[in-house]
Amino acid sequence: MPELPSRDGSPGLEGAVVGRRIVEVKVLGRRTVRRQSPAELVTRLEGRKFATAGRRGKFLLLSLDDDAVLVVHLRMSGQLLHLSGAQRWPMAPHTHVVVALRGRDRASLRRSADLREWSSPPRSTVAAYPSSSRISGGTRCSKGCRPPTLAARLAGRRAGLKALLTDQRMIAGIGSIYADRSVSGQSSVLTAPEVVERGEVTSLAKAARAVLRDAVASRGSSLRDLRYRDLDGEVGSFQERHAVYDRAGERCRRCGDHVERLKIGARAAYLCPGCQL
DNA sequence: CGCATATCCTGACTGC
DNA sequence: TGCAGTCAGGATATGC
Repeated sequence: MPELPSRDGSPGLEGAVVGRRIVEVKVLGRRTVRRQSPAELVTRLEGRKFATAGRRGKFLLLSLDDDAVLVVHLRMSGQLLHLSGAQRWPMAPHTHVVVALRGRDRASLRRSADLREWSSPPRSTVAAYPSSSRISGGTRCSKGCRPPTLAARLAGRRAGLKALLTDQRMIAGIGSIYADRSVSGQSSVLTAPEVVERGEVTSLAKAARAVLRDAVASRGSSLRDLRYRDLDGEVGSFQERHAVYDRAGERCRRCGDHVERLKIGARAAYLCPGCQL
């Protein structure tokens, strides 16, 4: 299921929207636009061109050709759909925002189903914008993946590693699945940082970096649209390499012990008693 | 402040 | 087969 906007730098999204002009924006959902009124969003977007496509943590950032940036967060079930002008576009259920683009040759449409957050703050405020959402990371995992930074951020905290790692202030982009994947060795998702040894923080940071890199790389499929990857996703070798995640009762791929499932907050967590102590 | 819990929404899945 | 119920996923408001 979803965790990270697909493709670092979002070439799929980039190819679909960068350089294209927005001719019309319709807001259909009532709770989709945040931090501003739907009318303001529409006014900011219509007539503008998309200049760049990027990402910051789990936020998609589409800069416009003026001083604004379109910020999109898909939360858990959000999805972006792209349909070219040649395609018919039956309105999918729960379509919240529709953005019509002017194409090179003819009109094409970008449709968004089930978006959970759209806003368009001025570009000058973007660095500050994610702070309201408590994002500290950059494009991929930025400073949070540096062991000293991670160690500093974990210092003094008493909650378990999973609860902490999924806080975007630790390492932007880490979600439930990637948190589980990042933890191994002497620690588990339940371990409090105070008992985590220094060397383990280093491997934690390295693991998180690797998880994000692999996750982003392994979704390079033929999809033109932008969507979160599916945990049971068809192609990706990624989920096949989970050692413990979503493998309750099965054998850990690292040590062969039986994987246990537990709940941390409202989320499932998996741990292997053999190699995660 | 830190931590836990409830809540939002939808598609997938489970059980009757 | 259809329908109701449950759950996962990310962020955040609320309560302690």
